Amino acid sequence: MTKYIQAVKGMNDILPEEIDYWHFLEAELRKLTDVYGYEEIRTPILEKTDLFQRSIGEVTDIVSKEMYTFTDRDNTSVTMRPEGTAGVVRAGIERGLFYNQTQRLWYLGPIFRHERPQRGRYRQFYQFGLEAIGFSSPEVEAEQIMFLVRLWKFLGIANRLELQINSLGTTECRTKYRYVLIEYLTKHSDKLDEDSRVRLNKNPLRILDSKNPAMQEIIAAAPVMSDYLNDVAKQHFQRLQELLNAAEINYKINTRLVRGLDYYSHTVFEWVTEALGAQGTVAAGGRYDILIEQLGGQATAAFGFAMGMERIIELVKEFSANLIKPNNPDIYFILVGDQAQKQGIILAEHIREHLPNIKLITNTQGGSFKNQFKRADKSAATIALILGEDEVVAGKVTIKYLRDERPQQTIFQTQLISCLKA
RNA sequence: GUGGAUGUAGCUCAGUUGGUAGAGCCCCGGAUUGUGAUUCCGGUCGUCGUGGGUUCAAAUCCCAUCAUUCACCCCA
Repeated sequence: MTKYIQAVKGMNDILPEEIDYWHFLEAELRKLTDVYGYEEIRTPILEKTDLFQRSIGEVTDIVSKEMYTFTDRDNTSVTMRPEGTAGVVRAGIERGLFYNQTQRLWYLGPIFRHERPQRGRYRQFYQFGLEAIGFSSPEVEAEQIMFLVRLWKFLGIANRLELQINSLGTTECRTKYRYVLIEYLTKHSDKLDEDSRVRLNKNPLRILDSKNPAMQEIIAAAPVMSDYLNDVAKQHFQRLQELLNAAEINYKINTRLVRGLDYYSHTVFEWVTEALGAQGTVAAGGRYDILIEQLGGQATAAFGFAMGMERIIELVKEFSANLIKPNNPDIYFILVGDQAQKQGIILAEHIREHLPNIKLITNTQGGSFKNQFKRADKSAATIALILGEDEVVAGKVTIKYLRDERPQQTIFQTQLISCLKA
């Protein structure tokens, strides 16, 4: 065997056996976005590196060590998108979509992060996301959460997921809280682990969701964000909770929920599951009112989330596989003999011409009757059409029903279309 | 990036204290000279992840490397 070339680490192939799950999920998403009045936007995978540095934040892990960044032939630094929002915002500003306008947008596509791969975590993975731009109210936040609740119900995985919400308040609240938190953590710096000490001055909020058991005590006793929210932030968060209550959506307030990206303020949320091991977060997002201005646009409120497609598909596979209808052919066309093969391929086109929705597979690789019947069975087709030497001579074709008890019949080829319609 | 586990046929795996590889599924042929999920018979398939070392002899022991996987980190 000659040496074959392996895939790049963390790059995953989606094979035909799996594709029905993707089609199923994508179809549901298209249906739902339509229902909610969100429109699709497709932006490039490659963007200037500056875009992500300015939006996601220089000190975040994503930017500092996980981006696929390289120098293009004209010496500009470019990066394969490590998340979806920055590109959408860039496009919106550049094309004037946000100028005194609101936009409800969705996107779906590959995202790249150079992490160590695990189940449900790849270096190229797919994210779906909603972005509501120009909307400042908690109502639009509730709307997107409701969108997801509806999706989970469609997918039959609602009972596997838990909604967690938190408020980071305004920039002003966060600055104040950050100061208090650093003060507290510095006082206990002897108890901090190595990671946390590094984060202390760069991104102290992230220390709060450390999983290190040794840290839990000090985290539990830490000051809480909610005590530092100003009235505006409190009211905003209160209103969201009222809406969720009215819609009878269960949620948990997780005061340690911060996000990995710098641009969030006010509401942040996450859907988590126990079913995927360490990759528990399945969809997450929040409000990013400062981002658009930060990227050179007019100050515009915005709220959005992203969802990991692979993780959702893992859940669907595990808990809702019965919802997936396999994409089986209707007819397998058995052709035995040289004349039959020649005639059959023309007859197949004739069928496709008159019955454009029928899924028909023609046997093009020869073989005995026995052999071809086996293939017909394996294809999961419901009908086998048979064209052998006898049929060719008589100008006929045989219809055999593979999945029910009807007897097979041999008819004239001219009757075939009307017979298949029935 | 850190730590653990695992790499044997297309797939799932077995391989005893080192003696140059096996099963099931799949695929192909036949029993049934034109009829498919059963049964029976036969057959194809491997540089045992890769490279090096120890040994008369390595799938088996040692080292390195690559890949997969689990956890940490991070995140969707």
